[in-house]
Amino acid sequence: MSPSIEDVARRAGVSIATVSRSLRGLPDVAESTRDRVLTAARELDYVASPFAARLASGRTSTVGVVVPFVDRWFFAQVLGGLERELQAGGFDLLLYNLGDTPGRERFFTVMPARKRVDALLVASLVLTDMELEALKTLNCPIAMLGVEVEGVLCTGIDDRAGARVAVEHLISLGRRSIALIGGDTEDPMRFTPPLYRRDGYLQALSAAGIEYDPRMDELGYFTVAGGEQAMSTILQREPRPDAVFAESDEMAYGAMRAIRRAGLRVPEDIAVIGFDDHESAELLDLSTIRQDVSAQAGVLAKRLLNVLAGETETATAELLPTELVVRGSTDPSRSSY
Amino acid sequence: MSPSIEDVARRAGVSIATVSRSLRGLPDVAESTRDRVLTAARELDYVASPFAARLASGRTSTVGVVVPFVDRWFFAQVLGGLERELQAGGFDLLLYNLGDTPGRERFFTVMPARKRVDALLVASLVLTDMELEALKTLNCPIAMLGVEVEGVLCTGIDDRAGARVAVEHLISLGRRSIALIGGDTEDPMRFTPPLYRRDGYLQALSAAGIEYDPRMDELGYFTVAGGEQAMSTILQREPRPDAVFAESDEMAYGAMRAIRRAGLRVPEDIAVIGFDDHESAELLDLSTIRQDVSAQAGVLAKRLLNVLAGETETATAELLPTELVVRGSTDPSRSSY
DNA sequence: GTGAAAGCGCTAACAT
DNA sequence: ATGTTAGCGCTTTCAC
Repeated sequence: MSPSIEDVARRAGVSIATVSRSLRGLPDVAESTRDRVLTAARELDYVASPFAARLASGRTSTVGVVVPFVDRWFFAQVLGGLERELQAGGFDLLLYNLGDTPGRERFFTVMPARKRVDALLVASLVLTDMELEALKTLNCPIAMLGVEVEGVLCTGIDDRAGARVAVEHLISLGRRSIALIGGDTEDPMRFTPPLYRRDGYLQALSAAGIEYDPRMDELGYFTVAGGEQAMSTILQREPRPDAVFAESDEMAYGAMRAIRRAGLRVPEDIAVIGFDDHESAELLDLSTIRQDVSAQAGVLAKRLLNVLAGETETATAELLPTELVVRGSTDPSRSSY
Repeated sequence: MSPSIEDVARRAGVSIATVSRSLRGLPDVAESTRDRVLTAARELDYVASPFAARLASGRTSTVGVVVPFVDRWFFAQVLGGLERELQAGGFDLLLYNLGDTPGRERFFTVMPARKRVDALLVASLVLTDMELEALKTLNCPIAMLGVEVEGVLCTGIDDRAGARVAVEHLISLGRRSIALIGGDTEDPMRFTPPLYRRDGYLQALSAAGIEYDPRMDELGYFTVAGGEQAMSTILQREPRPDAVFAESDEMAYGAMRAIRRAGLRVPEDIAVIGFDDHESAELLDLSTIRQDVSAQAGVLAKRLLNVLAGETETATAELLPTELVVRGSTDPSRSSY
């Protein structure tokens, strides 16, 4: 067996309480005593049993992280940012990947995180009232990435402003006939980006005195294939747009493909801009709105740890900046080919 | 406070030992007794405290997962596959993301997984002897994805065979002058794919009676930029290849870019094939060797759980199949444009 | 088939 | 500043 706190106590010639205090850096321990304990612990290669500590203290030093899909770019970024902060704060990261709708239901009914976490971090999931209720029974702080909910810690970006900047960029290039490829605003999942990004698009148009044209507005469902489909549909109609704002890079990829298949050129005939600055955006020479997902996750984790440390948070939502990245899909002089 | 095992025992009119046995599905409990206990537990909405159970039993029901970078496609896939199996097996997944070299060192010296996991799963990391030694002090089963080590569970693919198939495909198209863009076989990290994939390339050439030409062989460092650089270098030399095998899709993207920038056409002038079937490979119309990373991870997790369940594994390494995916970068008739 | 009781290895309240 | 002690909520051995 590995050494227990008693072994350390014996070796250091103190009680187990003193060992506990010394090792956890609590006050009211004489410097010399602490040194003796630390030395003894090192010599024995002692590590406290986290489970015994958790049982005794009631704290788990663990944060549960809930993501809809780990294997998507966005959520992988999230996980990276979270892991860094949590590790640094001495917290374990327990991963819950919902995967699909049955998986999602299972999570919210079985509640596998019960009695295992000090806090829960939910990434970009818009929860139903029932789901939110379920989480609240965990009786622990909840933080959400990118989704504002009353009484819940939130970090994200200003999707509306980002979309506005994207469309303003197109307008500044002299484009006036700007299509929109977006997500379903009526989707029962109620992802927020489609709502806000569309809003920014409309704001930018109206600020430039351009009238919104429903013939230029198609659903791309946040996938490459959807974006391609949407663009094809738009291209079959009159008038032809001279630019497209896609609410995600994936949809923008699809749109570019549809445009080229139609024998048109990007950006000469139609300029394309996306949103996210996905890894492959540079590769495909796509102009876009960059957001630092990992940073958002990091900030959120840090705030959550502060709350766990007892600090009272004032703000509930914190927004990080986005940045326009101009590439060849809107500006031919920047083209990498 | 949430109900404890005593509350359940009281309500069911049995002892806590019986509650424990009933809830865990152990034998030697009368059917009627078990029913009473299950009912009581349900009525109280009881869930056992995992930490108390772990402290008492010494088992953690947790598997530690070590990845070099969560935010890369490959490892995100791995995580998805692992989470599914572990969750299904009732195990918690504790995530350790190394991130960089200091992070790696920290992990292997601090050993944050100590006393927290029943087993460790390491994804595609070739460990130094010291690192392996460190892991062994955890005294628990170890499984590695894609890396064969004596006495360690392993699942992966046959990189050599995959590479051979890729190059054979190029040869079957009538190409004879086939360049290689790969990883550094001398890299101190000693990733295995560069070694094996290069080997497969050489085997295929030699089987076809084609002589290896070092002027056609450049390092691409498994990045897009590296692939582009390597291809440019090769294109500056004589003779010009009529095909390229890149050891990863990313490097293939870079190669395609370099080829087009040089005013040449893919695949007419130079056919390009990659490896992995990265998400964006289809988008970029890249022929490649598909591997199902998530399945590899799933299989490995399952095998690990079997070992934890006491079954003795016979085989140490298990290889999953790869598949040639032909797209427009080698076959113009399949081009999506 | 069921129960009593001794831990598991810590933390925290209280005493000194 | 340090020690004593009573839990934390289970599992497991050993009786019965």
